[in-house]
Amino acid sequence: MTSIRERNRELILRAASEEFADKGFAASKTSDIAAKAGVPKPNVYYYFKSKENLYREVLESIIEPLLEASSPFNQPGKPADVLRAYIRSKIRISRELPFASKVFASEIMHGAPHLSADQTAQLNAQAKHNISCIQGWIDQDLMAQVDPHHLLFSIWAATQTYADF
Amino acid sequence: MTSIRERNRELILRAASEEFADKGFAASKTSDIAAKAGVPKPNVYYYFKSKENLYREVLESIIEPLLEASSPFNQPGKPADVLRAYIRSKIRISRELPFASKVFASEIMHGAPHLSADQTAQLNAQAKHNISCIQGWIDQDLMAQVDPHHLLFSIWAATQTYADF
DNA sequence: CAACAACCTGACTTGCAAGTCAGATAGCCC
DNA sequence: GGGCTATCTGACTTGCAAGTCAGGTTGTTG
Repeated sequence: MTSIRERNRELILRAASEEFADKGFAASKTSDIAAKAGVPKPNVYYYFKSKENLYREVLESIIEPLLEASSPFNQPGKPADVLRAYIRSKIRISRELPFASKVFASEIMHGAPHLSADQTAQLNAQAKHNISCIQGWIDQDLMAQVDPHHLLFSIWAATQTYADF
Repeated sequence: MTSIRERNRELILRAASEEFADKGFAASKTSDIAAKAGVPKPNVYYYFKSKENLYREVLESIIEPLLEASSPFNQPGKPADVLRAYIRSKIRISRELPFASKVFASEIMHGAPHLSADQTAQLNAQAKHNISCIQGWIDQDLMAQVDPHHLLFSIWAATQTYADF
């Protein structure tokens, strides 16, 4: 079975998430990641081509769940219900993937230098959609008049900070 | 006049704030900081003994204002007034020292590995005091029953995220 | 203006972490 | 069990960024 591969990739990814979350990309050493994963350093390079690649894979692991969390906005529903579902998802992600979550926050905070243009675009598009959705509710008098940017911003800040500390 | 000293230290500190805010401690290069400040690299080492020292000075520049921002809690006053003053201060700091502010947030987020025990203690003590202050108001029925930790936490998240993005 | 200190700087040295490689070992299929 | 591939690994090489230094220049003070 080639699940040796999967098992080891998994081990390394998990160790890398923790290390990157803890110290950030630049301050993390591949040798430490290898040690934490319980494999020799060249194995890290065997399964992932480079430190940067490894980092990108950690990032990727969190992007899909994050986009998923916005799905309530893609279906019709009352504002309160949609927002509740959205916040619940965000918090769940923070709980279930605390390390990747933190890595993602750091990445965004530093201008997303490692995200592909495609991923950036996808995340931006979703954010834009969420905002216009909220604006629609406000225009229809379905919810209080708040700046949608500020609302999403506050939710993001709270759930994210919740994950970080 | 030895204000050559002050002027250059100032230049370097400003450049360092931006660089550290942008890339984080580990990913920042002293040569880049020097270039951004418009001085040769050894000058950075002439005025600040090491990269770490320079980083610490950037951190220190934000700690005093932050402690200052909590001063409303140290005087008697109505909850709404105290909190308003507090939030105002936090936002002002984010505006006036955006780079140092961001550096500080990153530092905290990664477990404050560069802060002295003394500074950590000071910040913790102030936080504890603010929390017990809020708890006092709640006990006297002067404000709604919310978890003081969560309240301060939300304020922190919002003002901080506000600075970061 | 002399002498002393503060400041500046190009050209080094050094150490450390990323990344490589040659060869060993283990799993798998016939 | 023989041959093939996947996996593993200790011991390297390499590059880059931190930090140094010797000797210059500029300011300052009597």
